[in-house]
Amino acid sequence: MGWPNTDDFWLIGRVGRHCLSCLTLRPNFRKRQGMMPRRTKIARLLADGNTGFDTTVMGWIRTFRNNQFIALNDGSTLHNLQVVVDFENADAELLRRLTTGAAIRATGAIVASQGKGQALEMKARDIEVFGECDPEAYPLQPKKHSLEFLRDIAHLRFRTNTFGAVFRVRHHVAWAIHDFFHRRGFVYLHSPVITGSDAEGAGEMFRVTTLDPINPPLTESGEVDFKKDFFGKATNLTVSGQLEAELGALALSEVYTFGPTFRAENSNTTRHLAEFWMIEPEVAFVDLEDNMNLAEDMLKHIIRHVLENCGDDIALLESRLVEEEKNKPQQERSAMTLREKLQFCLDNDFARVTYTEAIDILRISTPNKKKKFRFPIEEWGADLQSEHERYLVEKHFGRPVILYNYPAKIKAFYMRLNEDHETVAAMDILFPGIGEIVGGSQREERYDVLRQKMEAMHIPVEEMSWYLDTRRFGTVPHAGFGLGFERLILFVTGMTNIRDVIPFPRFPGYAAF
RNA sequence: GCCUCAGUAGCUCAGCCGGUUAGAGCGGCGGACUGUUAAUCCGUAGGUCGUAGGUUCGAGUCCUACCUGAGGCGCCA
Repeated sequence: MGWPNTDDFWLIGRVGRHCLSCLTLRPNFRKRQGMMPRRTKIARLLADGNTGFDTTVMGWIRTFRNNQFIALNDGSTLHNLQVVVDFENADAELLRRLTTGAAIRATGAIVASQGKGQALEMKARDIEVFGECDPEAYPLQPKKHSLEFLRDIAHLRFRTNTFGAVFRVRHHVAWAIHDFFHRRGFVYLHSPVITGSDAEGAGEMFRVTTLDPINPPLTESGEVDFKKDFFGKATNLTVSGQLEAELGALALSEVYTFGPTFRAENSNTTRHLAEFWMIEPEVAFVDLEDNMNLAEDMLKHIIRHVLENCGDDIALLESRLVEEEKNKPQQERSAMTLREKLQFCLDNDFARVTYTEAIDILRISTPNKKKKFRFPIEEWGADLQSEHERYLVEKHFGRPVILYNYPAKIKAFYMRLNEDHETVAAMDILFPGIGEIVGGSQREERYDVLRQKMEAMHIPVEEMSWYLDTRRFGTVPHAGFGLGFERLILFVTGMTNIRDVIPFPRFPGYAAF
């Protein structure tokens, strides 16, 4: 029966002396036993490039050309395997069932391709249709669809080249993040998704309750009695794991969280979601500069990992952008391709400027003088609008920018007050096209200063006693930041709408699937 | 939440200053061809022009409201 398939080699490598039993687990044997035949992933077949052996592949038909050529995709790679059907001897009924979208198993010999466009192909000897796909009802065609249309069929969009690439890259980014922190000895901390604290200070929250919405139990004064609720108090979905991460860092030294985050803001933009994923490292015994270094190193590590491991997918996403930009006027096209942009980020230090320096740059900038800004920069202390951030990143510096030492008045209570008593040790990292991708700070570790700020900003001190305890018992300088995972995916993939880089987006008025 | 733009066949789109029977490509269906690369060729079906009003002799086209989508702004990651 010839050579064992490549998956059998893999199993030999994995299980050592069990290789003999593995060799018997070949397609025909397994089939006779009523077992699912073992398959080889298309990514491995194409990567190995070997020919002259039999194997089995499984996947979904992308196109069936000329009654003869199946382009088969199993999601392991962007590329399809060409499966050649001997149509002259094939059952007509089988050929009828080989339609775009159908799921099949194909068994046959891997040979060098006669045609151009692919090195390998499979001469199919046996084809089994797992699931037919009615071509009239199936919404995906072998053609370009709009991203908006695909968003409406998010359950099927994984089967397109673009979304296959996006979600493979998304996986690699997640992996690279864990890899980065693990190598540096960080502890992955799971902060709670349900929180009883309403002082996380990051916007509107989603309530979590099991109370009857029509007839909730009431207190004597007629308000909803949350003491009768599941947790005995009002609870919400988390808007940040930072406060809990700080507790972990003040014992484990270096921790990070990576989990879903929920914000009930009525945000309708290409860079906001109601449910998104956030990475929040928190580090003891460091200051703001260490924090900036950590963030920059992490972003570069991720970008390098993606360039090294997702070449095909990034190349596809890049050519997508090139096609898209052909419809734009010359001046709106990007100066760099996707890969050039990512490489540029690796090769150059991020610009680091204080808020005060940024205000000076903006004040004397051409758009400010010509009154092109909707919100002109007049004096120190104003919050920067996205038009200002875009000017700094895209026009003035032309690379990622870290802004730091913001006015205390426009930042959160937990950020450390600087010596000038006017600014806090906060930092935001701004990326071209996306804006704020990281927001962080050195934390206020001095008990008296923190308590004073909480009272001034009307944070319930009693309820937050557990947070203040860390400053009472062995407090240390520490710092951390939050990284918006989907915003990072936007940057790395070159996609422009955040709803297209998360499998099933949630935003105001929409929670399908 | 505010502002701007859009909604025409299953998908992507054209439809001029309001004018007579609503157009293409892809996809579907029928056939031909058989080493194709979103195969090609021939034929064919498919539309209450987002919804409801209004203006007009006449509305896909103009006006109003609503619905849906996209982009920008705010909030932020």
